[in-house]
Amino acid sequence: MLDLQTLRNEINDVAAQLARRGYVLDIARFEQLEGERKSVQTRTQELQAKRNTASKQIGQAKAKGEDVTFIMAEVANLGDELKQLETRLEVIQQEMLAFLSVIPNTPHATVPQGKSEADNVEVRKVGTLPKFDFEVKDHVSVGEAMGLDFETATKISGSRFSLLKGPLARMHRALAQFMLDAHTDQHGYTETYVPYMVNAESMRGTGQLPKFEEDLFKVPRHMGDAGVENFYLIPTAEVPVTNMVRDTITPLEQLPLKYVAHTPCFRSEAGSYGRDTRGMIRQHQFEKVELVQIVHPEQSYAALESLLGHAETILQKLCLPYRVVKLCTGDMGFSAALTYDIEVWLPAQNTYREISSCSNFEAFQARRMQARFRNALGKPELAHTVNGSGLAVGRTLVAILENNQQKDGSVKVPEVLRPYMGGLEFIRAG
RNA sequence: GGAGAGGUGGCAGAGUGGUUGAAUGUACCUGACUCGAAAUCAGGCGUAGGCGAAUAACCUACCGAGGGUUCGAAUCCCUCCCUCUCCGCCA
Repeated sequence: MLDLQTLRNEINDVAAQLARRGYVLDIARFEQLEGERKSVQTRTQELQAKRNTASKQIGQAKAKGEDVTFIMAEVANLGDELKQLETRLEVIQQEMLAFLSVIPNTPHATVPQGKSEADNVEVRKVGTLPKFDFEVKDHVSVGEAMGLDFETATKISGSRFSLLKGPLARMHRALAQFMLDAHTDQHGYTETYVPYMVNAESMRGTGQLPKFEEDLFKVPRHMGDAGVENFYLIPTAEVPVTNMVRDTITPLEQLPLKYVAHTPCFRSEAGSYGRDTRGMIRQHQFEKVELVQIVHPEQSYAALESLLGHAETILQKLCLPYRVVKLCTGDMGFSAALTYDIEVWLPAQNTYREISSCSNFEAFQARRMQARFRNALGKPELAHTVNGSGLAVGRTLVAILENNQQKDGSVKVPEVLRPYMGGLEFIRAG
């Protein structure tokens, strides 16, 4: 959520920044809401003050045993108008909140201008592309003989699910363990285990709601006479982990908070029909190791760079070639001010594919969540939130299957994973 | 699932429907005393919003959440949420 104060004072500037990412800010609507809010709120508070004063007088008069009918008569008519105004004010504030809730974050000044993925800017390429003296197969073909089974997954659940058996299932587990160990032992993150179902308030906090409900899986929960409240399956650990600090004031000396979590992620993938239907690139359920930092505003861009480095380290240790791109204004997510994607090389597709997305949200999420810290003056101030995948486990497995495939159909296990796999060097068919 | 007890400021903990945004203690900040510290004494110390140049004054809201009664609610009524204790069930 953007700062209301900033919107009031610099609306044209904000509108210009939002226009960079193709969002048209409805200035007229904003000013209409603001104008009405101002008059209704002022009038409401006037009446409230009047009522409060009179009520105090009644109390005092009664204590002295004086007659109060005169004062009572004075306030008698206040009730109706006040009630109406309070209701109206509530409505206006709800409308303002709804208006603000669907405005995306303003992009950082250094974010390249662009409309789509095609306009993203490559920052660096790391690693050397593998050379094959045989016909390269994609991960589906490589994996099917060794336990990658989409048919059974489809029977059990449907499309966009996958099932792993034997050494592939173990490598999948090994990857998550390896990533967690690297981030906790070497990068200073605190491991967390978090709920996979969260309430609507948490989804609001990180920006998934109210605008992207159709991307989420919703689980109804019956609350007796109070109706139905929904749980949502998390689309990323970013949601529960970041919301750890919702409505809290963190002491300055505890910043930065650095958390890592390994969780399943659930995405409805509504609107992506026909995209990446083959293989385990785009799934309703996948695993991800997520890095989250809650930082001092002055540190957030440095934190983003370091977090990006932590994610890159994983690919380097796995000897997977990748590149880092800076997303353009048109490709960035709703809540982000600046995003780097890490894209891993997939030889069968002859291209780089996203395996991590690292963003600085500045105060956008923190404002929604009221995630604050106590600054040097002792006053509460909004923190900045930074997060990124470190990495998406399923896609990492895909990358290993494709990059490490051998002429004989086997797959070489990256050295760093072998300790997690009983020393296994090759996964073979059968 | 059954029975009971609770949710009040950073923490602890009062609060007969009326000068209660809230006693008191503690923590913290400032000052006095002291060579310095401790102890003691005095003062200060919540958040959000409005108005505004203002981190000033003033006004409004906030005692788990949401409704209701009332001129007036932390206090009374209703619904829900959460926490704790005991019993039952359970990985």
